[in-house]
Amino acid sequence: MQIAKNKRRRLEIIKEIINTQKIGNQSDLMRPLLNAGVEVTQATLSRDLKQLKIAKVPDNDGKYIYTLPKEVNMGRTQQYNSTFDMHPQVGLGGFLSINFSYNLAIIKTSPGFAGSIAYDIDTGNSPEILGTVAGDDTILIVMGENVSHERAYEVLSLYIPALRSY
Amino acid sequence: MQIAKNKRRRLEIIKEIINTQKIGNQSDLMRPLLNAGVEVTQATLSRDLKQLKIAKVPDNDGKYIYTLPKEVNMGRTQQYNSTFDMHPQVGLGGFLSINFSYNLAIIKTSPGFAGSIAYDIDTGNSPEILGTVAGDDTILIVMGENVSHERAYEVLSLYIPALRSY
DNA sequence: CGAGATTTTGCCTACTTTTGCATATCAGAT
DNA sequence: ATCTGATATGCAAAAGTAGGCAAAATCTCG
Repeated sequence: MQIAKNKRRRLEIIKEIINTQKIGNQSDLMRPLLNAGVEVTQATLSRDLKQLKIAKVPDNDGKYIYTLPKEVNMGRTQQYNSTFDMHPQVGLGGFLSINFSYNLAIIKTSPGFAGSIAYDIDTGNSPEILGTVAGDDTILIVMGENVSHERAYEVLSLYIPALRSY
Repeated sequence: MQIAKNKRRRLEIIKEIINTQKIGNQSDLMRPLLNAGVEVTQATLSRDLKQLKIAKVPDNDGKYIYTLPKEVNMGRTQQYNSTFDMHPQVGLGGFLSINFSYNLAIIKTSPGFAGSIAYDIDTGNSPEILGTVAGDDTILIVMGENVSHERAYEVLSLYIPALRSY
């Protein structure tokens, strides 16, 4: 794996610019970048914006502006298998295991813990998580259609400390 | 002020489509509209999307999809179109939001309302709805295999008045 | 109803964004 | 250092979107 540090830097600058100025098209993005000492073509910017999930949204004054998604780069994406288990451990806040199946995830907890964990997940209001249904020691989690298992894992780890140790 | 009722109707249908299907460009939006008996050109759609403030955002599988701004959104979960307004509101019968994921729907309600809404849905015996599981503030709805999100929305709106206003 | 004002729409075209392809660059292994 | 597989990038073409303009539809008010 190689990450061109130029690209990393460029992406950071792009986020900065998008955050602080009203940019309506990709050509207009080239100038601020030039001022920052970065020279790339519009085609590259198209790919950058796609990677950063920067959206073009209609503005209130009849124009368009690019805007950042709500949560960018909250964590590094890691490779996990579609399903995997963690072994029972103490001190994990009741969490026992998590498995994914398509747009569903099942979390197993120690008896009685499901509700509180589900509550934490629910109140987080992460858009990736449509909702949960909890029993006594099992939580069913329904995820959005475009949410990868990796992404779901990232989000869930916000609410389940035990997941962060992996 | 005059508003062509055709346009108003079209905008409603567009919101519905954007909410329930993955639309990646304006031409692809023309077909579902045709099915709904609405025939317009791409140029008009461009103007419609601008008016509705529908944004084109990069999605998780390397493509682009249009999504509604969060103020209006009630459907597919996406970065710019997370969940519908979560503030408790009067007159909505406890209903807060609805999201679809494949053959499932998750309805969020004010605490304590899930059961009664789920009861209404269950007793309706709509064939499109296989069944529901309700907690305190969340309802999981399992839909039949060939039921579109659009159709499910229609059916659910029979039991949830709040859905009719959209 | 009818004239004039306003809005909506299609057509056409310019503008913007995305993508295929070839090349260059990079990180790691030999 | 050199090779190798994996990014990253530019270029040019394709795909997609937006805006001017005029015609059609709709509305307002007498």
